[in-house]
Amino acid sequence: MILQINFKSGMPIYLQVVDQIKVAAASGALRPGEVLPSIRPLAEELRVNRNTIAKAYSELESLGVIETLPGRGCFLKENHTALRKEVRRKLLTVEIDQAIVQAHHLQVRRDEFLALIHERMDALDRKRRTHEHHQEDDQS
Amino acid sequence: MILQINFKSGMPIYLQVVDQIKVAAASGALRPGEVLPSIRPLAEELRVNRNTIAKAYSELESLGVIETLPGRGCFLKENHTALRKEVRRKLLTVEIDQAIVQAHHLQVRRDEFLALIHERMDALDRKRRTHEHHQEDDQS
Amino acid sequence: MILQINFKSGMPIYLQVVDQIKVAAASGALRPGEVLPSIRPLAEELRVNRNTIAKAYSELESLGVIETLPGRGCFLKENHTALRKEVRRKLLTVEIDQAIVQAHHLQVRRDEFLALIHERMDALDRKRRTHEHHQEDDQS
Amino acid sequence: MILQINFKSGMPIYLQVVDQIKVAAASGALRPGEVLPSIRPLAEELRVNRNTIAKAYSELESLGVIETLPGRGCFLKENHTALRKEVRRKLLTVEIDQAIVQAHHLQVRRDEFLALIHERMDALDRKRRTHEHHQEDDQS
DNA sequence: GTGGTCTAGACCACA
DNA sequence: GTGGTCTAGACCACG
Repeated sequence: MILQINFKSGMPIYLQVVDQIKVAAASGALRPGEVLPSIRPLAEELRVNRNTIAKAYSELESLGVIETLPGRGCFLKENHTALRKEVRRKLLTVEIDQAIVQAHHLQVRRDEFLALIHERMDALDRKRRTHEHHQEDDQS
Repeated sequence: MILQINFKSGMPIYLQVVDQIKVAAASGALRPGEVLPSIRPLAEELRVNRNTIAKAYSELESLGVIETLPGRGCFLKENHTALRKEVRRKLLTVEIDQAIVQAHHLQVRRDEFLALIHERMDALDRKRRTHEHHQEDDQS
Repeated sequence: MILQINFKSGMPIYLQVVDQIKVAAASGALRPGEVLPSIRPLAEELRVNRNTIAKAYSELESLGVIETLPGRGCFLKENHTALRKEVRRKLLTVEIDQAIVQAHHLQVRRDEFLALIHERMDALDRKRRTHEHHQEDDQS
Repeated sequence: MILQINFKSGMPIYLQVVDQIKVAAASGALRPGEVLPSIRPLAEELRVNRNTIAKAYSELESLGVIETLPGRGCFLKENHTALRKEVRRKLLTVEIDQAIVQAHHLQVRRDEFLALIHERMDALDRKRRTHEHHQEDDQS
């Protein structure tokens, strides 16, 4: 589970968390029954107040996306149908368009833009691998 | 120029306006020097308070995208200043990271993601060329 | 008639005009039946839009302080009783206290503060004499 | 510290708060480092919206009079920076001119005006000495 | 509990 | 008609 918070977007942080978990759940990146990161470590990782994560999880629970078992953690509920491919492309297109517009706006040329994308994909891949590695450590 | 507000997204309305006007400027739908819709009529059209639009325009002005002449209206600037290169990369990185994380959550594979990016860049380019073509028509 | 507008006070300009004319009328500095400066020259002198002065005069008329005879000008109405001396001191004290507090805030010492007061009294005296002189010119 | 708002004066409420806190600071009623009343209780006491007080405090912070620590409160600064001498004279001149014009409108003669100024300065000095005395009592 | 932000309505200054 | 400001209510992030 990798979450990305944009502190300057003006969008409430707890909603950014909610949206990303909803998307991950709807597309199958998160599996039904899977456990979500617990509040305190997640808050620390994202450099955010614990209340904020708690609010996001509480929102997700009231939306029926997750289930909280007190003392055991939060788990993804079962009732999710994976989104169809076109829907997923549509959701992704929104984010891509924003990046392209921003690039044009900042007068970043096409080749430089694409290079930056590859650079970031590699960087985030490394981060994800480290992250999963730590999780394995925790489980062992 | 047509703006579309999503009242349920949780994203501040004024930021939705800012983003969409940036898109309009980047795509050529708005041309340098052109007058933007006046605050009051635009607010009515979008069913939003005047101040919300005023805040969006004020934000755009502080970003250097538009210029506002009190009593006359708001106008798209000719060429807003380029920031220092590192700052531009930093700002762009935020958007790119969001798109990559979204792709990961949607389980869109790397090659498909890159293909979608090229597709959207081409689409935006075509749109911009169309607008430039119209501009020539107007001048002739 | 000398009016003093503070553009940075945040107090509506038209209300500053109203208040000062009310005070001048109530204390007898303006005599019943006396003509007030007409809108256009006054607006020019104060570097203010004509609408703003018109609004002040209209407010004064609806308060019953002045009377507008279309085409002839605005005149002070008759029904004013001069304020008692203690009331006048009280009204003046408000302004004086503000100046003293500002002086303390700006760390201007007592002697310098008093010197500045004498300087400004002389300056405004000169201005008033010039002003009256012009009025005599106009009448002659 | 007791604040008094005049809702009918037309002067913005937040500026009335700003001025009165400046007075409290100048008169010693508020001491450097001391905490100001929190926004919400003060707003309730004055029967005013929270934002109005927040705006006053934000103005005071940008003037360098107070310091605000989010989540902790607002505090009177130790010694706010002195502006350049000409700027200070300019700011003070505005207040002095208002007092002089008011005196003129109220037909208060020059000698009486000056006497009133000395009277008010002495009054403020006495008040400040009283507060300093109380401060010593607190420390002892 | 603290301060900060977004949306909204009413009013102001100006062309 | 234009944009700008002040007040207010509801919500957010944080300690």
